Amino acid sequence: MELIITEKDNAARRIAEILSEGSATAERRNGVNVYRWGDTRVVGLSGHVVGVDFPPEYNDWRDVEPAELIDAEVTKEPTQENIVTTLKTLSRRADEAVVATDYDREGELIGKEAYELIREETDIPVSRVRFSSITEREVRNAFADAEEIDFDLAAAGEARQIIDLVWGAALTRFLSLSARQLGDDFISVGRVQSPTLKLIVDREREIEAFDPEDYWEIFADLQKNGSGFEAQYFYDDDGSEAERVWNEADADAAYADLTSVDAATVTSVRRRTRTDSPPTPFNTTAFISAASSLGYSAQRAMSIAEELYTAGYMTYPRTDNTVYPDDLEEDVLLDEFVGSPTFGEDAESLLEQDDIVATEGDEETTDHPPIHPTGEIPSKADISEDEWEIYELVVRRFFATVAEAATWERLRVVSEAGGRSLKANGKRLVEPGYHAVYPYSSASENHVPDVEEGEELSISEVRLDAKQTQPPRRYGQSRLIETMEDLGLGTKATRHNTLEKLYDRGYIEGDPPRPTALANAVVEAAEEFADRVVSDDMTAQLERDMTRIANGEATLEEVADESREMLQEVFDELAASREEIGEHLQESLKADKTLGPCPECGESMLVRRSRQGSYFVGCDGFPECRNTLPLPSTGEPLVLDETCEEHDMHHVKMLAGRDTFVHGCPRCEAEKADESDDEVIGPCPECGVAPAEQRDEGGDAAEGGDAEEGGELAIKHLRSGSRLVGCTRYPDCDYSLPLPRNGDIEVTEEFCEEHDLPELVVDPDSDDPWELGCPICNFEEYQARNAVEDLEDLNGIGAATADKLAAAGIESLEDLRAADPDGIAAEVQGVSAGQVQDWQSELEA
DNA sequence: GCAAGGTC
Repeated sequence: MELIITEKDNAARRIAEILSEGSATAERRNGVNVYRWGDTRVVGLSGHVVGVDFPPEYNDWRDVEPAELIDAEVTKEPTQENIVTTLKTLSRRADEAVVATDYDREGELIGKEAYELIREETDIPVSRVRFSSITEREVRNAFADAEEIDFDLAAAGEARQIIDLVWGAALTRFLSLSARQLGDDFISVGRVQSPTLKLIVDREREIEAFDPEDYWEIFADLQKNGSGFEAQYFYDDDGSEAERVWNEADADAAYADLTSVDAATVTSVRRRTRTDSPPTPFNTTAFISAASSLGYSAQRAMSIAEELYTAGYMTYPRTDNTVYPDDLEEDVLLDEFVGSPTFGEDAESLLEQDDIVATEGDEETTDHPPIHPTGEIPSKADISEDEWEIYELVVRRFFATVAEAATWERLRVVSEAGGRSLKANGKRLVEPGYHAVYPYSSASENHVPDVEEGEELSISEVRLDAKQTQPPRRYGQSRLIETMEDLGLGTKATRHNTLEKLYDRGYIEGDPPRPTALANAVVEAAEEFADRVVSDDMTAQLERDMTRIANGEATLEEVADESREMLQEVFDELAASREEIGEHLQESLKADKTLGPCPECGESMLVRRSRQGSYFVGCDGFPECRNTLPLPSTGEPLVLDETCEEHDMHHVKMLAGRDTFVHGCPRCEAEKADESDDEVIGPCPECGVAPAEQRDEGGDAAEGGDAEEGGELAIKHLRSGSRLVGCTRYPDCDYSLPLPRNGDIEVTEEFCEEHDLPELVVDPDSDDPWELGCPICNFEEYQARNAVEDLEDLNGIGAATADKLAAAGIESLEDLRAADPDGIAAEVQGVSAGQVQDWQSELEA
């Protein structure tokens, strides 16, 4: 039997399809797909199925000096037991194995890991095939001419694994121990995350150190036959043109000269045409950047891309490649879009071009093509709105890369008025070219009319604008990812995750991200004692060392030992400053949690955590001062920069994924609750008396006075800031319904027939009032909606799949847990029994 | 429990 191993299931399926000419069938083993035909089996890994780690005796952070990790043994253990077992079982029956992982360094290492797992079972020959894209021709050629695993290249990848683990773990433990942060809130450091964090911290330092400078600019409105355009004053500054005037007296003088006349004379007119080349194919970074200008975070863009890839609508989203492979036939792919309601016309117009030549970027790699649509086109109804917007972006980017260049006409008009110079730059799109199919890049025009030299133009207005130089702008997420790529930090598959990690670790907040006090302290400590780990030099050096290993000029051991020596030197310096570093980190952690002064004792109020794990605001003077304030029960509190003027307290935001909200000032929220009265709206369905009964009983007061029942529902404000409809007999009756956190709530005269409750309207006087309706009906709808969203949180279920599942009666996690996998597979197209089993096991976990 | 890199 011949065993073929790929890097992922998707590649396994496609390779089996090609090599078997479509006759391969799939079977599940230990939850892993195995494709078979004749005497061949193909199995897909899931990237690395083994991972590096220290032996178990190093597990307890408190028992092991961090520096001991430097020379600790590094072992490899399976991390994906199911896949490892399946691979080993298959290899025992195989006569030969072929490694067909991705054609890049990490793919070589993943292949070598598979090789070693096979070697634990058998000594069958193991070969390696390499192909640049999974197409019939490439794959067949590769299998006809199998090669050997490149163990040097794999060793280069292993050096990276070891160095990253040793540096990351030793320094992370050192900082966490020194600041006594051993729980979920440990303090992490790493070769990629720390230089990335330093980028953000450095930029914030520049902003803080920035000293704005005053300057002035002067604009004049010129008129030609009733059509006006704007011109700007400029002067000669040592041979170059300058617009900014740096002192007020000069600006006033120029302004006075320009206002002393009422016409300007044209002194020069220059016309130029400029071609504007279409953009290059999408790699991951360019894709994230384009999606970001549509308002998607890096993480969200990648997660949608993943779903569209899995559904078969676009190619693999993690790629550095910006050159379409030779086997991509652009005209054939364009042809797929002819007839599409959204894309048909554009595709046809592109096909009418004399020849279709795609643009190329600078980077050409061998593992995956640039991101492009596959030609299988979803209908709008198949996928969510966000998915469609991203899909359209990918399609239109492909269109743009095969479209013609645009042509602009630039018109520059210089004129003189009162001895001063004015200039106006016009631009007009003459040939829209790729802009016709790609509306995402700016094509805005600036109209400047045709004028001739010597012509007189009347001046209708002159403006003197006082301005100030601005500090550099913060990096947005996509700009950060671009900068990481320029510096060689991280990879196409990890950069967006690194940013998420910085958010999760409490190092950055907001978008554009800003560093917390903790982040500043970590970067400062690293700069002083372990400069390498916050510098992109470490990655640059590692890349050079990896190249040497891959070329056989150095060994893994030499490179790793040299790195260990450097880390040892870092620790020699660190040891003496352990307490100092710890104190600084602890102060910063406290600063990130400080809200403002305690009104009772003047100490600071801090965000704290109770023994039960819930968050509250407590006084730093505890136990002498026991003043506290509640916080909402959902989410992780984040202290914002914004403060409440009345209480000098920072506002608090509660981070809870899609339910994230701003709580505001906890004192204001508590006071608001104290001041508001409960508003009764009807009988409690648990313990109340229905209106019908009340009517039957007439005015009989004796029955209605029973304390065991007769509860009523009221709109209540809690001190934690939340509102609810709850029973007046609370805590004897704890019936409650949620209400929105914000907005005025109006109780209307309309009643819900089913529940005997009035319908509610939120923000009745606003432009966009929300008819919430009966609170019980609203709660039931809310639960149903949440159940569907919970489903979408499972791996591989996007809006498209959730929609199909709902049609088959699977509308909640409970439904899915109880479902019969084979039944679902039979009923829902595109969902396999194996997938359902995966979701069910994910639920159990 | 630490990193960064695959993968979903």
